[in-house]
Amino acid sequence: MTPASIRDVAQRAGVSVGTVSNVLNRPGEVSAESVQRVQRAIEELGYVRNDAARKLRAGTSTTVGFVVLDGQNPFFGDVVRGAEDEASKHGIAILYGNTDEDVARERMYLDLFEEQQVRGVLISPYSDINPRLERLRARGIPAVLVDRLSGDGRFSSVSVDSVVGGRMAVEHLIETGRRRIAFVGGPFEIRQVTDRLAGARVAVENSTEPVEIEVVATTALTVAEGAAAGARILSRPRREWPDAIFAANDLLALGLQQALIVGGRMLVPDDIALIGFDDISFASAAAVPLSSMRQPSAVIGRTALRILLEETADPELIPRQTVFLPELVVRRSTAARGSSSPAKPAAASGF
Amino acid sequence: MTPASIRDVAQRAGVSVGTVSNVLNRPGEVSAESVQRVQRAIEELGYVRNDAARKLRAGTSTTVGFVVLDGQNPFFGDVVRGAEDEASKHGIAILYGNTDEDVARERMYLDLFEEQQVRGVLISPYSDINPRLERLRARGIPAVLVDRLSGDGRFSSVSVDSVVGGRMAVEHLIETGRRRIAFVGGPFEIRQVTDRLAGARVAVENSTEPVEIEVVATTALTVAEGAAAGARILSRPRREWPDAIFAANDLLALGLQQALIVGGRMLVPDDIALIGFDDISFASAAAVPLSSMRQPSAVIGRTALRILLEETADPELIPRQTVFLPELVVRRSTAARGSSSPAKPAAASGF
DNA sequence: AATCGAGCCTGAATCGATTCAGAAATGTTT
DNA sequence: AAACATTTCTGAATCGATTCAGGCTCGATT
Repeated sequence: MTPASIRDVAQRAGVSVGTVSNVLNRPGEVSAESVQRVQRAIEELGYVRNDAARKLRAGTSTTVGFVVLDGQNPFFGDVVRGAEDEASKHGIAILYGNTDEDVARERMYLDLFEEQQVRGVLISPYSDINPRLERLRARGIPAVLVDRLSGDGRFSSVSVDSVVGGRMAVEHLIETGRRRIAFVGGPFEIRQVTDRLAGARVAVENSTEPVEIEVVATTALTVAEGAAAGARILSRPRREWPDAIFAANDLLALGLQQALIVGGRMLVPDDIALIGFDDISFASAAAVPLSSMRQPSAVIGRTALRILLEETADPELIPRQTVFLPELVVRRSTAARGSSSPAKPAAASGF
Repeated sequence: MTPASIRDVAQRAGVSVGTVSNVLNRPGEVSAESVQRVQRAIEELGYVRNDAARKLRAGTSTTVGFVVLDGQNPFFGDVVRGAEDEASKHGIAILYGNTDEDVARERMYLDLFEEQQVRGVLISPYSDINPRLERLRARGIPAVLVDRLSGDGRFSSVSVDSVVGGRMAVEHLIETGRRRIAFVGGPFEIRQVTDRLAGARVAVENSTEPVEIEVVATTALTVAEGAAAGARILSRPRREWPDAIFAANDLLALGLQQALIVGGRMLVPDDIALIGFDDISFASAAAVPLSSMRQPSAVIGRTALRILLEETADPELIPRQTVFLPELVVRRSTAARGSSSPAKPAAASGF
């Protein structure tokens, strides 16, 4: 009644447990005949390897932990997906943990992963956890930071250059004729936010045109905050509206787009151009498809996992920081004035 | 250099390994003094329980597997989150697997979970996997179906009544004065799609008003398919447009909304009302916030996990089908004509 | 004083796969 | 035919936590 063990398989196949183990792990060193007999016995008994015993003796695990900052944000969903895709190729499963920016949960998951002796940890850190990660490393569990640089370069990381991204976004706005730009984002404790703003400022300063930039601060990178910021902007006299908005991420941008409908008329892009950051899948699904700075999220996940596996194979590897460049994705939300729709607004209003 | 084991702790605390184990698992049976000394030793050595050894001997696991159908759909993200929240309360972690509607991957993850001897499995099944789940059960690993009923009632399940949901959605459309309704959805192999349509038909038949319903078929429940369906509808002569659309899920509805902009003018809700299903977080974030049939996704996940834990505690429990009722969430996309915006379109176009 | 029970502790046996030193079988060389 | 190399196989030892039969101590009971 109890599930078959390797010993049962050995008995049935008429070989020793050592041979069965070899068939499972290095079939090349076993005679073809034995392989056959063992495999048949496995079939007949419905034998399944006991991973706990394997892990205990061999010390290797087939699990990788992934601690994610904000499970709500589709961006992280895409990153996990990329990592998972790569992992499944290696027969590795992902232990998933969502911290929701909560230090206690972050710690809880790292404890859990340590008990589980995972093969490695991917993490988009919230608090400063380098000491915790050092301890894991001392136990032979490497870690790769996702979407954040390692402060002191003691861990590998995979991320995107937010400064360059911010610059590219605003350069695009300027090139398409916009001159009064608002940066919507916050809180500024988040590194990515300040980096994107810094990049935006660089673009403005480098421009030969007379471009102004203002900052509209938000308290979180959410749709609701975006909508609130949009309402604040619209409440000003019309002449003081910006003619373009760069939002620190797509969630904010979607909220802004929602706020920028006046009397059934969509201000984007004719009156106000709008660009976000991340290029989550809902960016293209927006009423006015959203221009955005694409982060290669699946690639980030895949790369992070690959680096992690390399580091488990060779713990002496020097940590390396992998930085991707974001890619400008132009959609209708930053179309030049008047070109956005086949018919002109005036005509459309004739219904 | 190797991590401390329970033996090291015992030695340092001057007790036997049995006592250390007791401190860890039934502290009540150990004298207060021993508890203290052991805990100190644990601190000093930085001892962490080896889960593999524990699992091997005791047979209990602290991991639950969750196989998800479509990782892209935020609905499943929310369900996982709910399950994870509940799991973390019990010190349980979630092994996450995304099948992307691929039979091979589905099987791979179930194999992996079996090797890992997870405590139980949550699954939104794609293919017919009851035999596979039976086998897991024979090994002491229970399973709970998520978002699907168990065909033969041999497994517990947690889902939402799609027929009722479809009926409620269309009743709402009729009550707000719509008479020519289009159901957009497909493929019809997906049980939820046919159920929602069936519910819609019931609403139409029960109505005292002269209501018509037509079906616009899609090949997938995605934003792109929604947009395509919208384009097809708009390509007809204006007089043949429906005055309301019920989309089989929110992704389709968002695609439809995107297609329903003509010349910068949003047809929703004045010309065409629009309602979706699931109430994913982006439904409220849409340019015109989307009415939808809310599935209590986090509650679904939480409930499924709770049932799973109950079944691990008592394997003799009779499987039970838990069905939630969806909730109508009314937003602007189904507002009555002319009431949708403070200013009238004509006035707005006067800019 | 002998017996008993409660409370607490000990340490060997155990879970199942892997590993590895050594044995057995087979082939090759001198 | 002996010596040696190669290939293949064997089975006891091992990983670390848990379990449990039995031991010890000390106060209570007879």
